[in-house]
Amino acid sequence: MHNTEIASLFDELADLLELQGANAFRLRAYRNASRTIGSLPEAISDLAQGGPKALQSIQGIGKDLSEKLMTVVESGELPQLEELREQIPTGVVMMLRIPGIGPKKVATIFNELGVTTLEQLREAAEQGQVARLKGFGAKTASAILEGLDQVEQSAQRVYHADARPIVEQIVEALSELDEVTQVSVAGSFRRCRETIGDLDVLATATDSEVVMDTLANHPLVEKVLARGDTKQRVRLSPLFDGVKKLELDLRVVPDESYGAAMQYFTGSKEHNIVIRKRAVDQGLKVNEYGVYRGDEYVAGSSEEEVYATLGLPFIAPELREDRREFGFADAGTLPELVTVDDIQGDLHMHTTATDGQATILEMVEAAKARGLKYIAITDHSKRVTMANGLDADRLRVHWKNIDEARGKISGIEILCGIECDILEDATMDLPDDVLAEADWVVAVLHYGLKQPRDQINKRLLTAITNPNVSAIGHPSGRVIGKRPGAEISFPEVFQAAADHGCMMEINAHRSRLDLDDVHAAAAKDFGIPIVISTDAHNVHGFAELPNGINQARRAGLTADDVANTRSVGDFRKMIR
DNA sequence: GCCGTTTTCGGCCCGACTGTTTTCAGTCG
Repeated sequence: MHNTEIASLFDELADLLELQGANAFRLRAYRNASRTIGSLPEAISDLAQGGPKALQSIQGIGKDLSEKLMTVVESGELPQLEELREQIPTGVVMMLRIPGIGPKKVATIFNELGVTTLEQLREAAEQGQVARLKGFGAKTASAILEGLDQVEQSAQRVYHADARPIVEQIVEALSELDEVTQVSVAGSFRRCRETIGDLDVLATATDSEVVMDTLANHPLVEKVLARGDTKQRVRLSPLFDGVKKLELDLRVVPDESYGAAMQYFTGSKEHNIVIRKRAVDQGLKVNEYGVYRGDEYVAGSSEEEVYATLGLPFIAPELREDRREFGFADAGTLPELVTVDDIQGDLHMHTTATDGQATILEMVEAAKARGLKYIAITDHSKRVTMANGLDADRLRVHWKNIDEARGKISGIEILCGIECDILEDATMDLPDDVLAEADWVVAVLHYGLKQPRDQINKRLLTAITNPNVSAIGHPSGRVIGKRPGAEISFPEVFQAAADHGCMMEINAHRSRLDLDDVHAAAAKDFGIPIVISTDAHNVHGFAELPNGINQARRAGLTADDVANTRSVGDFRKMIR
């Protein structure tokens, strides 16, 4: 069973226990464990080979949870969860997803009304049964009805790249106000998560009413959900179809609290829990208004100040997940993160020869216009028939065309590349003698992603041990929201890649983003050179680079960890 | 349920807003 599946079992367990009114700290233990397991590069099923003791080496996994994990790995089931599922129908758990309704109210609805599905809940609310419950009322009932409409939507998140233009418009509108002195985005957007659940915007202003009114009347705002003196929550209309309606929180804070508020609302929640705990240990208190010693304000106007007061260096927002940042900070080894401007070459792109929409020359011109010093043209190999993949003969003609393009353009180097499939039977889609002629070979999995891990492992090792292969592209074949992709075999595959000098790619395409940040961090630890490439299919595709940079930064990668920050000469030397 | 240079018990982060309340519980981030 995959780590993500195990993690979701624990999450479900926490939900069910919460509906039963379990101790809040017990729930936190389950949810922490879920989070930790979900972001572990090594498979729990592998770790479990070492028994419960080995599992207890994981932070937040104690005696009880390690035994539950053993049970899950060995039997694929969790008896306690099965029992709870019998007692609490799935429809009741789904009610937790309704905005404004939490475990207490859901439990009341279930226990008092015997309602077990969302449909029944809608009926009960429409017929006034819900409003008559103790602690409920007309407003709660109508909030439930409205919330029910959103439940399906609220499950999905929005790509960072799709949220960007929306939040930029809002921030721009607010920053134009004379009353506003500072405004910026916080939350998961600032931490550059690959997907965003909602948006947090922070402002300091001479008149908060004007800021609130401006937001409320902004054309992108569909509805004001809540409004107080310092906080307003709104629902935004989507910029284009198919994208979820985002909710946005605006906080207006005093100048002296701006840094504390930025720190607070950037999160993550887990990072902040550690921050506030460290503050308590030092006799301080941290909240969104500042750092306090007793009632005395000590710091808070800038984030740097807040961190410094706690004896910490500034921690980049991308690292604030309570993963390894505090260890780095304490050791004075916080990495200087790679930036978009560091990237000199793009090693993954397509042309009209296969499924791209621009010609070789158009792609080269576009890459040059974006300041790239070198690129590799990597069209598909023949297995990808739906993309008109290239066989050996067509590929050689294609490379000849690339060679001609070299003569027509200066100031940028072009590598003759290929995105070669690793076939289901663990052979390469093109013969070795062809691959040997390429400047750059990125080997990928497109098919057979549901094969057993051993076979996926074998396929990846085929490519890694092939000296003609330069890099593994989007290693797990993951497409966010569509299919989970193959499980990366860790640490065998990583060790092999390190041993053989095979690079690994962070694919900046917004729906792909392999390696994810956790595995990219692991790859760094193994010393595997990373390339960040856009997988551009047209001249606009290069603009996706920031998505890949975001993941690299979240993984703690420096320019040195990323191979294509080097000059073309130095980069070529790294290709085996 | 986890954790521990105050270690086997007693802690576990903090505040805003809403709705239903006569002073606060629930929800959210």
